[in-house]
Amino acid sequence: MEQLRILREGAAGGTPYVTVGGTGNFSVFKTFDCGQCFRFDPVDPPFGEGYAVSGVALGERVTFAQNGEGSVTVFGSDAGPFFSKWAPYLSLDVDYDEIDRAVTTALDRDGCAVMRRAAEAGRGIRILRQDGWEALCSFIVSQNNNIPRIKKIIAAMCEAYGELTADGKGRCFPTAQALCDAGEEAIFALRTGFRAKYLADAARAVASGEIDLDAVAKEEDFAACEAALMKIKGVGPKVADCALLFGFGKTEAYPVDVWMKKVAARHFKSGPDPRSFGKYAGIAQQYLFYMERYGV
DNA sequence: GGCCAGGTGCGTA
DNA sequence: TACGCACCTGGC
Repeated sequence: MEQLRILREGAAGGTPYVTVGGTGNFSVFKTFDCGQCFRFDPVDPPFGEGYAVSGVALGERVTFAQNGEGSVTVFGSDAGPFFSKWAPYLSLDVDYDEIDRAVTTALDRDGCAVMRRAAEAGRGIRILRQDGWEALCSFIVSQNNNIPRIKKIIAAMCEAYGELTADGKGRCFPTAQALCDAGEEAIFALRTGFRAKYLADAARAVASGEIDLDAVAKEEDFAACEAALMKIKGVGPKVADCALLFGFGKTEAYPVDVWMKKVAARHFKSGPDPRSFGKYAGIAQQYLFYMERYGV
């Protein structure tokens, strides 16, 4: 794996930024377009060329800009702690070339051909290390829902009950305590629909300590992690697996949704067996999902 | 106006 | 155990 290195540090329009090289096999576009997070939107690239997204993550407003695969620029008042904060958030500390090799050789011959195509289609996707609580709520909201509306609801939740970011330029995702205090009716008023009672139950369980999300993050036994999250009303296997994959660093999670069912029906007689991908099942899933969803 | 969207819980065979 | 169906809402 290529070594990450700082290429440039500075400020643009009063906003600090850092440009980092050595980011092969990383696409800002695909990473933020693949449906794993709901708080980032495309913006005009600050340097005029390439592609950029802006949003709130880890308590800060941040912009990621990219012009070619080999480097990325982080803009924001908190851009400085790149190696301790944003590199892990973007999973740039993980060797995806090695993972790609592993997932494209894990299946039988026919399966490998499909998987190679998927890995090519999804090349550059990195599984973000999002906040677990935020991911859990986001995927509760996602059920029987479409992405624009999911984003709208989450934005409304943040606006209503989230703390200001340190620089005052955005709202953090509301804490479990804040949602718990707000109550089910207030959550319903944010147009969450039948999911309001699920969000309220999640907030109550987490705020009360009945479910310890830090313990879930540390738990090695994946089935135990799933079981813990599925104690929450409205959290089934799909929501639990998405939360574990995108919010708890559990890359063995393999969420099966309608798109993955299409993949199974179209390319695999008996479905790609998640067990054959081992601890990288979730990354293989993202590649297959991206191939199917975007028709690549 | 009816149907659908990146699911889940519940009631019925 | 294995289905079928309702569920809030907004957009087409």
